[in-house]
Amino acid sequence: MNINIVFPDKQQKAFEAGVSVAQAIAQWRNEALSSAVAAKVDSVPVDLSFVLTRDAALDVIDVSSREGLNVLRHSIAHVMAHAVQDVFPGAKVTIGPSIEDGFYYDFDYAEPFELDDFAKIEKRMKKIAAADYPFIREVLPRAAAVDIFSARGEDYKVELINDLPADVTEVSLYKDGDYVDLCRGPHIPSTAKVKAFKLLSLAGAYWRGDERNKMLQRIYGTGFADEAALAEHLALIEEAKKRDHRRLGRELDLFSISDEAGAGLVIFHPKGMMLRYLIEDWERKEHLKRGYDMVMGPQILKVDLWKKSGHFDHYRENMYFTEVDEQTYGIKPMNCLAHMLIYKSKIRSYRDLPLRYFELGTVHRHEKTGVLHGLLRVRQFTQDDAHILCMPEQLNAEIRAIADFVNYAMGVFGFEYEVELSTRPVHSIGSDADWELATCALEGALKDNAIPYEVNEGDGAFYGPKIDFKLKDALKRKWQCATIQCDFTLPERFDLNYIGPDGEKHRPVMLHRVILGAIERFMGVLIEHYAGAFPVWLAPTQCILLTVTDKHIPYAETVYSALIDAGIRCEKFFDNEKLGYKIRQAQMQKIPYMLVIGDKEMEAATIAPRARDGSNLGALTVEQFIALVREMCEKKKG
RNA sequence: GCCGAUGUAGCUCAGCUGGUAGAGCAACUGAUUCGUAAUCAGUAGGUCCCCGGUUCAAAUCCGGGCAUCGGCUCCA
Repeated sequence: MNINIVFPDKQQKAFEAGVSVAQAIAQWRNEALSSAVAAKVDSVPVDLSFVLTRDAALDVIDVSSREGLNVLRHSIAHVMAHAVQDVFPGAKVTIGPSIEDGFYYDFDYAEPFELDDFAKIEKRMKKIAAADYPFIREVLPRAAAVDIFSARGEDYKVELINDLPADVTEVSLYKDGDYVDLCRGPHIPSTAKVKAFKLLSLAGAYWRGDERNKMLQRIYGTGFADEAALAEHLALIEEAKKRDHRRLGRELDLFSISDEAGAGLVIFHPKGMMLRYLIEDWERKEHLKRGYDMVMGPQILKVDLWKKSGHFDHYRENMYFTEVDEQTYGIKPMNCLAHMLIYKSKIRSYRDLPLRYFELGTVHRHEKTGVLHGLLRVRQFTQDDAHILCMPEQLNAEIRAIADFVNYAMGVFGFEYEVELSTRPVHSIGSDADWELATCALEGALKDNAIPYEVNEGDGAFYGPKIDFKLKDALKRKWQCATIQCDFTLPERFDLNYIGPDGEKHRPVMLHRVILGAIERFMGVLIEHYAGAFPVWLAPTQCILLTVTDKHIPYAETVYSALIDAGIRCEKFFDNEKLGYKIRQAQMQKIPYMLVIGDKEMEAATIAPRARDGSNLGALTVEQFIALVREMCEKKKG
């Protein structure tokens, strides 16, 4: 019997039923087979060994595609697990997927693995690759699969199979050599395609991601189609480390975190504080343009208020408390309470709404020691926080305005971001109806504005669902910055109301929102984003005066005064060193403009600016330079 | 909080199996007065994270803490 196969270029070919995908591809385009790792039959991913028995559309999954790379990495993860079991008999396998930059596999083994073991495992992996074991897929009834894994002592695989939904009657296994794994597939045709890989790090990870479960040992690795791509990736990791904000924070003297002061507490040095001031100053103005009122609440509030808000019941673990005159006060972990009190301080009319209270509010949260991370995860931080109190019918427009604000702000800094909608968590307050309303309001606004998003089930705040905006750091870790949270509960708990057009009391709705999120975190991501080379408007030092010799100092001093007078952030570097040395120092400090002053400049009453990118701007008068800097700041360029 | 690793001069790192510490850069001093990414010479700098233990003797071995790093869980 003949079957018709349609190839990606719409070409149709007839084959005898029973032909494998690999054979079909070979007859279509022989060269396509060498870089193919798997295929899709009528959009369903399959192995190259899959047998075609009826008419179908065939797609090739090439290793050069994202999908193909994932298949390869997943197969490398199998090879690694195979090698680990060879090197460490008795190690139990659990799960091992491909991830964005590679793969990992989690093992349960009595002894801790060490970094030194990587060489042994890699060596073994190379042997497995050289053996050219085909990946063989087998489909069996789940009971038979349970028997196989039980016999091999693979308790975790047995658990995985037993937890499958009842309607799943068969499962697929993949074998390479004497290694067997439970796996959906597809896989590369044989271990010979495993050519370029490297094991990278070791970590603990809870079984099924639940901290109540046993901690397993995770090995992270990465893999590519060839050595060149691997080397490129490893070089990229090195580059990313160079722009790590913790390293740049020290090198550029922006901030420090001191054991003596305490973990997770940031100490801003002059340059870091200047950067922070510039961001905050910009942000205040942007808020005033958008109808926000600046407010400020106290740092500590009586514990009864935290009980009223629900924080004491649901957030106590993260809060710090202190005693004042035998009364317990909670150090604020959020800024909303004072804002509620401001609202309540007088009778509100529907004509007053929406009210938008903005505060650069400093909060303290007790974060577990293991999570602290430079500026990105700290125990004291300042949020660019606002609470918007409005009528339910104003909700959509307000959410839309915030999303626009976020989009504008991210555009100013040149950030790409991802959006997530986080729904009701297990521990939460409020009625089902309110959660439903709030979630719909957020989702509706996202849909109305055609903002692409993913749903993050159960990840909302305890008082309401939220829209999260996530930025990536240099090492591609995602960090939540902006967030919009919809809250029907706190207005209820605080009995907030407004007088409607009908003369009756009504309940307002509250939006909690931040644009940059935590200033500290945002700065951390920002430092990495710019690799420390801040645009002129944000650069703590915008220019530095470099004298060629000592005799140019008096003239350079007059230039300095003129620049400082004009509000330009300028430094002097008049040391008795060669110009090349000073250029190098300024370059390493990533200062936007180096202003060279020698004989020529002194005579012509000019300066010779050299930009950070190495270009010379030619002789400029001080006035011309001031105008240039002002223009760059205005346009937020450079 | 959990798993693993690490903690030596301001920074980056040596210091083998126990015999009380070194390099480069930075800093400081002097000489040099120099034109677009490192001038030369000299000087100084350390409770070897902290506390306890073993030992004639601990940076080194053991125990406990703290902190950092990579993850997990959690989160702005």
